[in-house]
Amino acid sequence: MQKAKTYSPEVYPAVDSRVEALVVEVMGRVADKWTLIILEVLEKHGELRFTRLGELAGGISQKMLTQTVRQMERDGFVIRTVHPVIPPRVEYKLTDLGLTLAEAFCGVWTWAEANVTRIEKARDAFDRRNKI
Amino acid sequence: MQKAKTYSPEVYPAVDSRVEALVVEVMGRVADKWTLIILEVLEKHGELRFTRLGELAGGISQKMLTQTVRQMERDGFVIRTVHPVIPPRVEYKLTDLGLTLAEAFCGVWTWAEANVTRIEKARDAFDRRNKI
DNA sequence: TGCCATACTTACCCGTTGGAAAGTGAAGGA
DNA sequence: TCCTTCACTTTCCAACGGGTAAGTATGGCA
Repeated sequence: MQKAKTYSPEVYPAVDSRVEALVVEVMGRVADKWTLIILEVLEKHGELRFTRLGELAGGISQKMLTQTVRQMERDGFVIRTVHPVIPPRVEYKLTDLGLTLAEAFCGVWTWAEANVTRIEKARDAFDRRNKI
Repeated sequence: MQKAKTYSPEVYPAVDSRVEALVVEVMGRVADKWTLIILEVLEKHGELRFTRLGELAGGISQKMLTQTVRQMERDGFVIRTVHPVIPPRVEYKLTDLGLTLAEAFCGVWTWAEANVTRIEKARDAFDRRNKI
């Protein structure tokens, strides 16, 4: 048997742990598959309507699309413009904050593009080492 | 009623969709809470043993720690060194690939730190607008 | 003969995630 | 009168995530 199965966080005397926790929470929110993709799509295409945004995101359900986009609106990443017409017309675009976030993630996207093959190779090698 | 509830991906004639899908898959894998945190911890502290890594990650369970770290090893982000002694001694450190990934995410972390308060304000404003 | 440490693995279990599908509302067209 | 459009909302349900707890292996030490 064993005493601890989940490691409790260390206490750093010099670091504000409230800010730390918030940053981690924000990272958790922001580092979400659909949030990332929608960020990308809106950065590339500018203002988009709901359905078009869903098409460009690819494979997202209506439920997740509204949910993600609403969350991003709350966090201040997108502006949602409702045109009071029928049938409804709602448009989404990035705020300045959302744009800077997209830019911050840009490096990660390019990293991913540049290193996909290296990752694939690493996986193959690992599987060969451990499968047999 | 309605025909489509999940939007199918668009076909871009000029873009290799296989690479696209892979990149998205890699992003999904990499943009995981624990992966991100472990990347951070290993970048800051260098080589670490299992238990110490867990303590520094903060709040992670043994199961998730092994799982995450094994996945990162498979993807080629960390090197796992087993010292054949008893009790076991296993050390983890970033590979060059892992280090470049950590650097790529560095921008996002600093962005998060810099913008936590703006996000909080945006949330408050949103909630005030929509709660009442 | 136990007990300890370390790095796991396995089984169980519950809460969350997220897709499928159907419902809503309001106006204009057939 | 009913259908259509668009942007949702809601309900149902299956899959997954991830925590807790317990088990494993091995040699040294008391």
